[in-house]
Amino acid sequence: MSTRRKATRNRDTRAEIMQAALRQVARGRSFEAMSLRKLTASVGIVPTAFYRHFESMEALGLTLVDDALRTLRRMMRDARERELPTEQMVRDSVQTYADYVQANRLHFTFVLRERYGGVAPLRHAIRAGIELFVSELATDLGRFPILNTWQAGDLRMIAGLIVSAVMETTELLLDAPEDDAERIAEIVRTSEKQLRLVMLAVPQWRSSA
Amino acid sequence: MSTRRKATRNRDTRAEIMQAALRQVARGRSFEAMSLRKLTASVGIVPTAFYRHFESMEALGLTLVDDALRTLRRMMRDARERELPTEQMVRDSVQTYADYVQANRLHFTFVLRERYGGVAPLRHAIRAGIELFVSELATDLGRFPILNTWQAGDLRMIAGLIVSAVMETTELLLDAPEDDAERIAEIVRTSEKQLRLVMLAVPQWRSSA
DNA sequence: ACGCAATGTCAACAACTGTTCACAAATCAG
DNA sequence: CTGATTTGTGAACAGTTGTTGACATTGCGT
Repeated sequence: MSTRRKATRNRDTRAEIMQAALRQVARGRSFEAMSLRKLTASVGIVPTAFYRHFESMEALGLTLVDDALRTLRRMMRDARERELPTEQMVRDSVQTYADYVQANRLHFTFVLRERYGGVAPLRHAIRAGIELFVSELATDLGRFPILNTWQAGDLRMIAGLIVSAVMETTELLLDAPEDDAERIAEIVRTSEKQLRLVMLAVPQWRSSA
Repeated sequence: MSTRRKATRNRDTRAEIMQAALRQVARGRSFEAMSLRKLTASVGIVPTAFYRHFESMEALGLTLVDDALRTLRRMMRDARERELPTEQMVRDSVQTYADYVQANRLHFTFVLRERYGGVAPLRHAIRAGIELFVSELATDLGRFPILNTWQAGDLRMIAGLIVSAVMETTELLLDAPEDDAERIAEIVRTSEKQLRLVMLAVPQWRSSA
């Protein structure tokens, strides 16, 4: 008979584990330093049950990377389907991006945290994902009238600059209290300025490579 | 006579512990996930001896942050004492910076790794250090003829953009094999271009804040 | 309604963790 | 030299770690 607790756990235990892991990372613990036992405890299952869903801790990590990068790709795809360059484009893009970050805090936090510190396989997977990201942005930029005569190397250069700035902005957004609207607006404004500044330089550029 | 404080003579072991910790971080292990026992083992002392030099693991971490930030500050001070803006300034600065990074790999790696992932106190200490860094750069930029009419906020904005780009460059430099001169030169060239691009935008800028 | 696969539980394990204490060796002051 | 301070050692502690194997429960397909 069952002195045992009811265990009508459905299939979303796997999702709960992933969610719990993301939350722990968002709280400051690096994935590498995360304990399987504490993780399962925070989900409300026994340590051994973890292995019913993931082969190992590293497998969990790679799944999380996959998931988070998928989120980023979805965002980029959505952005690409939006309108062509206008006066307002920078403003719109930054605001949309900021909203997206807020709506996917855990994924963005995970990517930013594990991008540097952390286990090598995760780091490299994330690095590769962002690298792809930069390439796609470079391609997209090349479609702009003002930029379509640029060399591939220069497009990558400017894409890298933009991504750096955006990642820094992301970090600031994630660091700010979620409800401090004024602070968030300030961060968005600064990001807009940075991108506008970069755009101002474009017509002046002449490559020397 | 004790006019002087009790100056511990043999600081060798203490320095060796710090060096070993930096090396472990550079190898990929995050500071948070570092084991006191393995650390002391790699130095060749018994675990308990650690406490003769540091009160706790966190104290070690804060000391390392301090040390690394001091390295950064020294670099900035040196840079400030160099020449005034010339045509060649960007080129010189980037090359000097790249050399500095190579000469202080462990410190730069530590700062970049622990900036995001890692224990909160370390993260905040590093964050504050870089924040100060940005402020000083903004002040320095304000001394340039072209920039001395800019508002403080805009100076910070552009300083932030530059620091983002430089940090990304730093990451690339640390990631590249130390002896791959061609790859390193390529990274330096791209960084130069990014900064030159930003500088090109400056005369075009008109604030709208 | 039955059986089987999926999911979860429990007990136990060896290994490793940080930290304490009392003690030995080295180093330095006077 | 003597005596005190610094530095390092070894044994031992109470917890925690990841992982195993055998067993219990659930729920789905038939």
